[in-house]
Amino acid sequence: MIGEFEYLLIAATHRLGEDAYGASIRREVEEATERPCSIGSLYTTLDRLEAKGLVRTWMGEATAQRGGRAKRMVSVTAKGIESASAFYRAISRVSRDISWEAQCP
Amino acid sequence: MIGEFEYLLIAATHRLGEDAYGASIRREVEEATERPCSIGSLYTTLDRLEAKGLVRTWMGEATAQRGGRAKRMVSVTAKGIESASAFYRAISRVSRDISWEAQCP
DNA sequence: CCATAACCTCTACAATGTAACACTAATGAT
DNA sequence: ATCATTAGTGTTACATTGTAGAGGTTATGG
Repeated sequence: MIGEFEYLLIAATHRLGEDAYGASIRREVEEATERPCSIGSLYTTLDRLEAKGLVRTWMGEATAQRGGRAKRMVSVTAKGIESASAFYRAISRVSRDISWEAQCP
Repeated sequence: MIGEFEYLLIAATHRLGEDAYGASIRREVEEATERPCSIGSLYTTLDRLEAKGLVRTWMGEATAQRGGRAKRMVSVTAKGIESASAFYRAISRVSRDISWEAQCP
């Protein structure tokens, strides 16, 4: 089973589509979690996901922006979709009928 | 941030309410994930959650069933609810607009 | 009084999560 | 030309979580 952070990366990549690369994924994750996501965490996890065949990465072209250097593009493989799907299903299932907010024990 | 398995335990406990104890939580998790959940994993994680103050556990009375020995009852603390809530929110947010099934790349 | 059922505990190891630090390449201003 | 700045990536080391396996304890029912 994939872990939480791995899921976050895969989902963010999937959402970003053509525009998924290291830095953009990072921004997406930070937005979703509302917490900083360190650079190191991101690339290490990306490497692991690639090693497991859940994502595919390749170096893109440099853009013509100030500092616009080559990006490491990412896309989710079919196997990655399957894993993410299983993760999400498990979370959803165990969370059915639960509303986390507004509990007063 | 709590991990995936930790979330599963907290959510299952919350769902089970008064009937949450080691073995019942285990069954709930297995149902949600459709995968076996080893006994060891469960109690180790329960211990860690308790150490972090996310759940509270105590030994209950033995029931009058064959082999019905004392159960380790569990309940989620306010802090646990908060953590689980944050986890769920992050997952939901990064998953918005994604439908994992039926992708044909 | 013993086999069996329903639980819990402990130990050890593998996999994930995370931070700190170092690095490369292009632009734009001086 | 050269140098600060911007946009990106990579590496190493360690902390935290995830997971299995084997072993214990207490009760019932025969």
